[in-house]
Amino acid sequence: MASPSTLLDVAREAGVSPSTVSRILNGTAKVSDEKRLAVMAAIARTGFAPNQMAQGLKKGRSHTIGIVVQDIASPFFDETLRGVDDGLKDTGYASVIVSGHWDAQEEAERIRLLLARKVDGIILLSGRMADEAVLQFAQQRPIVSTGRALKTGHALGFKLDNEYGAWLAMRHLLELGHRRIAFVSGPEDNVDAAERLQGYRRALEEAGLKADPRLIVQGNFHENSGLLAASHLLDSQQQFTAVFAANDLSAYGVRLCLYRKGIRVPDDVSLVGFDDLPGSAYTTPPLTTIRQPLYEMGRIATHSLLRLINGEQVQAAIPPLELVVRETTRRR
Amino acid sequence: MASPSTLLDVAREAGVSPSTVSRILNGTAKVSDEKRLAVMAAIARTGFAPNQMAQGLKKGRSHTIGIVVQDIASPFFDETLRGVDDGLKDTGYASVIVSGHWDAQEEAERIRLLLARKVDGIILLSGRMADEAVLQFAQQRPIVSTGRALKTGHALGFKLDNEYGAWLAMRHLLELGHRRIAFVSGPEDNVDAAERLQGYRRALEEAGLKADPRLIVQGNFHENSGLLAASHLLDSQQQFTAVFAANDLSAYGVRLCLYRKGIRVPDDVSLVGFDDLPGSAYTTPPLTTIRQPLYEMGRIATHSLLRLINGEQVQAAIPPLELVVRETTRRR
DNA sequence: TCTTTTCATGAAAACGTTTTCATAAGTGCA
DNA sequence: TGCACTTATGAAAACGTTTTCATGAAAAGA
Repeated sequence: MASPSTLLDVAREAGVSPSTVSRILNGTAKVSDEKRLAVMAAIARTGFAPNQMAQGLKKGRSHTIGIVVQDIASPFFDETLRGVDDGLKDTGYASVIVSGHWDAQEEAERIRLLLARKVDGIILLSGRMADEAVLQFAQQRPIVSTGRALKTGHALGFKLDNEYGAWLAMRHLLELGHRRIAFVSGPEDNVDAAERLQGYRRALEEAGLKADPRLIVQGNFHENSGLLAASHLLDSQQQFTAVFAANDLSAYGVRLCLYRKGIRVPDDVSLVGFDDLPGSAYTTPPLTTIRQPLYEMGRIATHSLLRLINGEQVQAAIPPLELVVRETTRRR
Repeated sequence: MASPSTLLDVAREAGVSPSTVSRILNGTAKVSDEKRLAVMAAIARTGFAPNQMAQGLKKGRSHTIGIVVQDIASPFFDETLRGVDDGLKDTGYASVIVSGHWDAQEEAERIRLLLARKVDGIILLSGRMADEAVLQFAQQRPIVSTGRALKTGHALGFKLDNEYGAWLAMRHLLELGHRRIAFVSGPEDNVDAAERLQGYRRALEEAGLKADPRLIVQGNFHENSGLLAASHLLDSQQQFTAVFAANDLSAYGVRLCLYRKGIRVPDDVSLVGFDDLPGSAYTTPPLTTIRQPLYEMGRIATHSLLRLINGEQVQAAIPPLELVVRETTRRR
């Protein structure tokens, strides 16, 4: 494994001092054309590329940001990551991605690891960590987080209005004439999930209906829980003409259960999800859902973090949630 | 932003030399219990964590590996990344993930960037780069790649038998009595895609059938191309009782087109995909497909890379492709 | 008891950069 | 021609670790 050439090698090769090479590389001071040419040639000859560890050590900047997701392999985080990736493009920054696995403990642990790696900043996607803990970490490095309302000099949070989103979905269903609408919730300890349930309740209330607890069944945001929930609903003989799932993944599960029981969507039952994952445009039939601006959040979070890192002011707004009507809902 | 404490701070705080602190941290030499305790206490008090840039610079090890995917937000790469993540668990390694966006140029560029970052090794997932280029880079750092047959001291590749996988899928369809089987191919310049087409042809041949070029339509591995392909097939009045899509994503597209035209799956037409993405167990109906051991490849690639990095011998085998029969195929 | 060996520890050099500081050469002005 | 300034460049220190080397004290061998 041939050890790569160093700046010193280049300097020797070009017959100048290391300082000069550095100056040329960083454009930090004027240097004669003669030497510049010699150095350029030497760099080309040796294939030199600056050692980023040394650079980082000296400059106190790693040009790396840390990203904490909760699940590396989830379409939900994927879209946001794509936004982050695009946001980082041509900035000279790279990202190290770690997963908190939806566990506050592990989340904190990962952040500590990132900090030890001297990342210049952190993007935290969702998670279960308390806001205070986030602020604590933010004293070391700037942090921007999704799913929290935060705003200090070093920490910034973007929070979508889950309650409103759920309300949008419900209003759609109600306008189509549905009255008995089942709800497949998310994990109990998840705030997004709680807010969506809240929106479900409010919409019902506003329509002069009252929520039937037998129509609300606990899920966990995964496909399988949607399947189980629908199955439970059907087995317990509840009457309903629509189901609203707290996220797209569980809507997929509901859909499958319905299919298995020979219940047609949307003919017999309407279905709406939440998230608008890329796959939701290609389910059979395509899923009516609430679009979260996942990609945009990734981009915006990244831009904001970069500004924070450079000590600049940030003020960013994210697009609102919106209903996207596809083919799983129908007038009753 | 409070500057974090250094090893020197700890040493001063504990009244010992930096060397001693380092020795305790790394367990690299025996030190008296008295000093050990003092140092531990000082570490706890100061909240010291070693600066990984300094460590990396000194040790010549960044404890970071680079991962090159082609699409950050694809379920295909997701599963493999999950395997990598699990494989890295408790190894002290972190990974920086970059995307080549299916472009050989960009791929090489990303790898150069990773190398400048002094990653200890690279995992390359698919891609369009020539094998020679990979070997070239492998002279600087060990590389393990999926989708290539490679084996040198510093480079290792795992290749799945796409041709066999396609053959498996086709045999299944043929055994069910299907004779006119359409094929939605992948991108022309993708070797995996070419091999799958080859498997399609071979199976037909072995069954004494000859491939009808009108039943083979070009796709690009995305949902939309599946939709288009099926639409084209239908519009051109071809007779067929089954379609084999070169990957699950395009199978989803085919499925949607069929649904729109009122063609039932599997009653009217059978459908099989390739990949077994996580979502494929929850399509309506669940998709019969060829399972790629994506997760396992990630794990194995990671283990192998770590061994390569440590200068150890590697010999690893990956599980074979297998047919998973779900509910989109039926005897004709 | 005296020498030899082992052992714990500190001092200092090193990793590959950037940056401060010093300096010699070049410029302008009288 | 001499003086004060710029200006380009090199020497050396610094970033925060690890590791080699040296050293004094303790343990072992005689």
